[in-house]
Amino acid sequence: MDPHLLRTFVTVADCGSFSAAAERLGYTQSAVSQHIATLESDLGTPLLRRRPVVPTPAGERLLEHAGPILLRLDAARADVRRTVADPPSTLTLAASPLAARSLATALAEVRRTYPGTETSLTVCGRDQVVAGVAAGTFTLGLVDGIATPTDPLNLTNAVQLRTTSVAHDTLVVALPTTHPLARPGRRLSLGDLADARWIDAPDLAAPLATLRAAAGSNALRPAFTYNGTDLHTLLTLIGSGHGLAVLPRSALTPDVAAVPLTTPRLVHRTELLHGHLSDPTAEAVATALSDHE
Amino acid sequence: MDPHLLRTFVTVADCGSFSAAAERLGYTQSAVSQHIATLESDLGTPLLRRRPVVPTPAGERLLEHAGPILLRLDAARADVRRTVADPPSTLTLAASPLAARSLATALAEVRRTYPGTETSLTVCGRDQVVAGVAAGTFTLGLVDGIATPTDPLNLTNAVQLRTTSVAHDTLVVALPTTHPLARPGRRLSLGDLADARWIDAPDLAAPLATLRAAAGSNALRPAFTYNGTDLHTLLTLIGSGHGLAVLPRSALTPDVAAVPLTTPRLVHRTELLHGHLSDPTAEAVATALSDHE
DNA sequence: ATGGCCGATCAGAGATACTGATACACGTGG
DNA sequence: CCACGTGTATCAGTATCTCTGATCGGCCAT
Repeated sequence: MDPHLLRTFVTVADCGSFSAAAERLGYTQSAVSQHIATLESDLGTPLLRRRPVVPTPAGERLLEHAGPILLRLDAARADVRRTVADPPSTLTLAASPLAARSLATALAEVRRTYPGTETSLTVCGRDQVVAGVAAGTFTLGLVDGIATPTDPLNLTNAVQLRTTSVAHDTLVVALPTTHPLARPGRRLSLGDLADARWIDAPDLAAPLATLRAAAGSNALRPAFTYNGTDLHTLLTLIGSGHGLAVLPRSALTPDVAAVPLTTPRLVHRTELLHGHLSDPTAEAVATALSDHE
Repeated sequence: MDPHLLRTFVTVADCGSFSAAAERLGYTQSAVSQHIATLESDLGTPLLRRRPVVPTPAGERLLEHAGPILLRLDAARADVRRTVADPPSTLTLAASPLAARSLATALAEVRRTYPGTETSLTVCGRDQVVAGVAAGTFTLGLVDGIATPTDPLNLTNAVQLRTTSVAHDTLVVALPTTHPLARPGRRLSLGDLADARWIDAPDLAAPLATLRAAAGSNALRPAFTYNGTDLHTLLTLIGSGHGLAVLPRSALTPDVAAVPLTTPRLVHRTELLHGHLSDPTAEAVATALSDHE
């Protein structure tokens, strides 16, 4: 199970095509076909059904493992490189959209201590933050998400990365101000909202899939899916009645109503992610953020 | 970073010798030397200091990743095989010593439902249980350990394995009955015991390293190390005054005294580990165990 | 029916990964 | 301090592997 073969397999499964995967990987279609054949004969079972190209059950099992394995290999390489290379001159940060907001004050503090620091901040999806920090593309990452009050975030791929909790906030249901449930003092449980019109904004707010898992319910169907990272757009959508979403209280503006979410008991949490820190500047940011709790 | 190279690297680091690793792996010394050279030139840094053979800091980083990566590769292979192969006729179980005790009643129940089931039980160290279940050597594993009351066990290598809590018990300090602290109604915190004579039995009782981490203390030095899995021997050692150890209450016999451990707040927990279960018998054991909570 | 698309297969060239032999370096014991 | 022995590095050669490019064959859409 050569990592090259795994990478090819993942790419083929992702593309749904041998030829497309070949192009993306810079191989010939022939090579890709041989890669998959090698894997299949090694494991003794078909991994993909052809035409159309779909993973078999065995292929699905392998896919579950292949991604994390490849990520971990990158993380290993990055970790080794970090112990050798001298610390980078620019501080490379990544954050998921709602986590980025915790950064400004902490960064200001660091700027005072290390005035010459060049900084780069990338806002992207949670998985990309985790993958990027693991692979060494980013020095530090900030990821937000929901969790039970006592548990840390469940960052499946974050093995071998250090995490520190940097902030938490209560979760609220964001509603149009005119919504009948938007009365002051009102509290809600997810059960009350099983049949509501939901906006699923998985890169920005609490993903509906996560809420379903936490509620143990199979309801909560999205009426509207927002694939974007812009908070203002989401709030506008909510405000104009396209649906509701679960957000940390501090993310809301006055033009949408916030009703605290009581059950299941969940909080919004922001965590700092990093590998081994040899860079004093990065370490300063890390401690500045942790202290700000 | 071919897995073969990683395996060689791990073996060399473990043996402390190229030639010994070569023999263990069935290669020539020349091949091993070339493997390491390839890895080092790929990563652009020395990984081992030679003569004596010791990992460099970069090598240590890589070692931290290499083991889990290789384990995960095995787990992937095992997971794929499981979806293809028909369920094994004998139920292969593994358990850490103190976890094995939860098995008997559950197994009896299964024997009633599936009378023809052949069973094999291996008792071994916690890590070996986790590795064996991941690699598919065992169908089910039971691991015990200590954790805070709300958290699950911290099974670092158990990625992609399902875990279910099957039992918990209060932790007590086991002392000779004649010990001055062994008064009825007495309660203890780890801080009180910083300077006590400890028996470290990492494969059997709560490892001192774990207790140190939980207490946040650097005290707790072992006066006696017991590398073994036999509970009776450990209790005898404790009873005859060689030192004390932290154990689940239910493990003790009347010839040693038990004083509840109050701080840090920890419990003894037993968890069931398994991959994807296709085997109905294994599933029966799994549910029988979970229900027994 | 037929053309286009896509995956499988095949043969051959280049790269790789071993072995066995040998050179070299370090730590040790005299 | 030198010589020896143990243990790693290097080298050359061969067997194997892994690509490419060409070709075949099957399925679907027109």
